[in-house]
Amino acid sequence: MIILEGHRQLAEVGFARFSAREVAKRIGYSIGTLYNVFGTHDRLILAINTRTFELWADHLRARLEAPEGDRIRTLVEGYFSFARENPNLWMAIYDHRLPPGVTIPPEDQAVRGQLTEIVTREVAAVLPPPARENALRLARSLVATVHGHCTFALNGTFALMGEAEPMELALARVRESLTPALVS
Amino acid sequence: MIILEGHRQLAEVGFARFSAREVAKRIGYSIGTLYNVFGTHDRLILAINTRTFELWADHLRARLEAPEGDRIRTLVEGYFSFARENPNLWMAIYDHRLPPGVTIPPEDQAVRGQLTEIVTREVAAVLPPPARENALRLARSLVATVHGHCTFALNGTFALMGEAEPMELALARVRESLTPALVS
DNA sequence: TTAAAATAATAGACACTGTTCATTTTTATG
DNA sequence: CATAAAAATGAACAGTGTCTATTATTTTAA
Repeated sequence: MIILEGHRQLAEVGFARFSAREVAKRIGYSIGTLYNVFGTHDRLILAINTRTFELWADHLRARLEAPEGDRIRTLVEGYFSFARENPNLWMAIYDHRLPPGVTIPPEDQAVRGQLTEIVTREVAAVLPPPARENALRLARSLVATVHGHCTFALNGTFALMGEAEPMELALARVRESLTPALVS
Repeated sequence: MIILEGHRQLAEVGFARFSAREVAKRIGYSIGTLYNVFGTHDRLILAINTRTFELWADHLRARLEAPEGDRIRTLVEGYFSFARENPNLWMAIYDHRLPPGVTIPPEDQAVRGQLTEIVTREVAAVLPPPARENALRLARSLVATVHGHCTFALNGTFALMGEAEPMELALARVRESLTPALVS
């Protein structure tokens, strides 16, 4: 419930203007209660962000279920569309740097890891068997590639450069990296 | 001078813990003076970040001057090494989202644009003449690709995935995207 | 040199933030 | 019931960005 309202709040005002106090006020709790539960601002945001990862994975899975041809395109489009539809939530994931010493709880890590798993599975499926051992590394790398394009699309860098179709650009790069693996 | 100390401060404590008041204190100014000059927290950080872009471009240029063979590798390595050597400054560039309505002053944009220019020049030099018209778009895309890898390298995503050599991964992707253009 | 105008610097006040903690309220249990 | 455990409170503290009227300083002109 705290996480739900926190999620709403974060989506609305963005990472920089997010306030735990405001969340408490909205759900009729006092600040103290919120801090009894989460202990710290960082851990609250961590929980909210993990929830975002969950929704993101759902978003991708839903799109992949529709038996349409190009699953790689679906993946890239799904990455972008989630970010575009939830810019503040998506950005908050990467805006949040936990202070040195604080680590992500294993259960959160598990949830977050699902996203990579989905991508890895699809990348492996597209590669010929001999190349599959590299699927994991390649998948990571492609996620990073798409992530970079998505970042620039959302933060205005691409707009500043005059780039109108970041998603297509990302897809082109992914395709290029997938075909050499097919040949070899 | 304010920018210099601000730069120092940002490098030391990072974007989240950066405080304009602290900067003022360190150089013996009062908060008021700082706000008379920069008007707002955002504009101060904007100025500091532009300075970081400048140093970053210098960093790349210095490396490219050494007449060593592989200029593309030099570029990717330069991108990574600057980020690695100045993590807080580098991250601050992307942590800072200016509130809606605020835009980057043209003079700042010009300074920041130099970085892309450097990359574009090198990418164009590597492509055969018929493909050069696409150099600009490809350069943007490759910057995004490297950026994504660098982000994951610095924020711990790659470490979490067990990836040990993000830079080599990025370089591989860049190479793959450069060779098709060579052939066609 | 002195008076006036322009520029630079000040610090108090305001509303807000995350965080702590002794206290109170509520709930569950014997 | 009474008591123990759990949950919720809100005042207090040290910060923050931002605004403002006020004061110092420097530059310019007479």
